Amino acid sequence: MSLFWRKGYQASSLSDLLDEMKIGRGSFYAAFGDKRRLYLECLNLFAERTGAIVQKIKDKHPPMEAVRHFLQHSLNHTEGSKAGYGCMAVNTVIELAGLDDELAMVASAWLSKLQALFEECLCEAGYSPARAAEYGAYLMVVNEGVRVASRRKLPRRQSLEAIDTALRLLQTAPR
Amino acid sequence: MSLFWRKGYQASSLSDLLDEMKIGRGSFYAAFGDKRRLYLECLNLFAERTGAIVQKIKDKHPPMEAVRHFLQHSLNHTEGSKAGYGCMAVNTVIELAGLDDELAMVASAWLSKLQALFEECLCEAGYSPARAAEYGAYLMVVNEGVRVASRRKLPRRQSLEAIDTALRLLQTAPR
DNA sequence: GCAATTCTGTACTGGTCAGTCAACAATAAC
DNA sequence: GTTATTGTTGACTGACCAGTACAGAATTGC
Repeated sequence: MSLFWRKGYQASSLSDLLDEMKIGRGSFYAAFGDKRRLYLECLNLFAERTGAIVQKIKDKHPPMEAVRHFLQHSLNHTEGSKAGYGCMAVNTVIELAGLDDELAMVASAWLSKLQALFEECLCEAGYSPARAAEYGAYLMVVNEGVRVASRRKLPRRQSLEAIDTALRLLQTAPR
Repeated sequence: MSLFWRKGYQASSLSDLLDEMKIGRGSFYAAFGDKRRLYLECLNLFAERTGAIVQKIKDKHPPMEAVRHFLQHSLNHTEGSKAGYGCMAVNTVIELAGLDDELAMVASAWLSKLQALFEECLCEAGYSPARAAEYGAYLMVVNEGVRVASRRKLPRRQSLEAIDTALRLLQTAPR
């Protein structure tokens, strides 16, 4: 999953995957079917794990602080972590839309689910359902933008500030 | 450029390019060097043309309306146009960061230039230089997000609404 | 109108790709 | 301890890739 996340689908050759996993070719095909099926599995694993992270954050913070923490998530550590990989779903949509629409749709569907989680946070923070829907879409665009920004080699300060701005502007809006 | 924009760098094979251009292999290499150099040229062409579009919009509209029109740009037409291709610079950053950092940097540099244009609009709209810088970064994140969203097969109404929301929130902010 | 040059198409190259297969090793069953 | 099952490996396949070489066509210069 790390390799696919970092290099994308096409650039991750089977040899790369085998090296990373330290298994032989036959084992790979016996265990995972083929490259595409493994990618699909990784995409679902990514969604599952990210969903778990969201839940964990929601349990520890009030709803709007949870949104902030999630947007900042994986921007904090500079070395060793997944920082700079962006979001695997965003990466998939960009790389594969028009090439493999099924995979792109799976990724897009997860983003929609994440948007619903944003909406949930907004509702819990006292926004009306209509407003929560509107601002949920807004937060999804911000999220997508932040994940793109995190693949550029910019000082992460800039992304953090943009998140601050986006949330500060939202705070002033009617609920 | 269209092909690269739509399918990305890796998925655009030389045969695809030759078919699109209706030239032979020899002519291609004589005229463009190689695939990578052509991509670089297309990236610069994209930046140049997009810059021209921004200028044209700025000449016709007051600064903040210009920003809105640019963000909506290429979301309007459903068929035949570049709608659904997203932004070639964003696509390049996502696809090639970590694989071809030079190309990714060129794309990222253009996004920074575009951010400066946003900043310019904000200054002209009466925002202080500090505020213009902050909101310029904000608008860039929104822009990146919108371009990602436009590669998903969502009703474009949703993207338009998110743009409206982002700009409405900005309007309430102190200048 | 002829010669030099530039342009164009295509057969070819070495390399890499995803995926298959059969021989072999490890484990499980009894 | 022997057999049956499962797991693993690495050589092999055909397809496609980007890039080259060269021959022939078109154009240019005079």
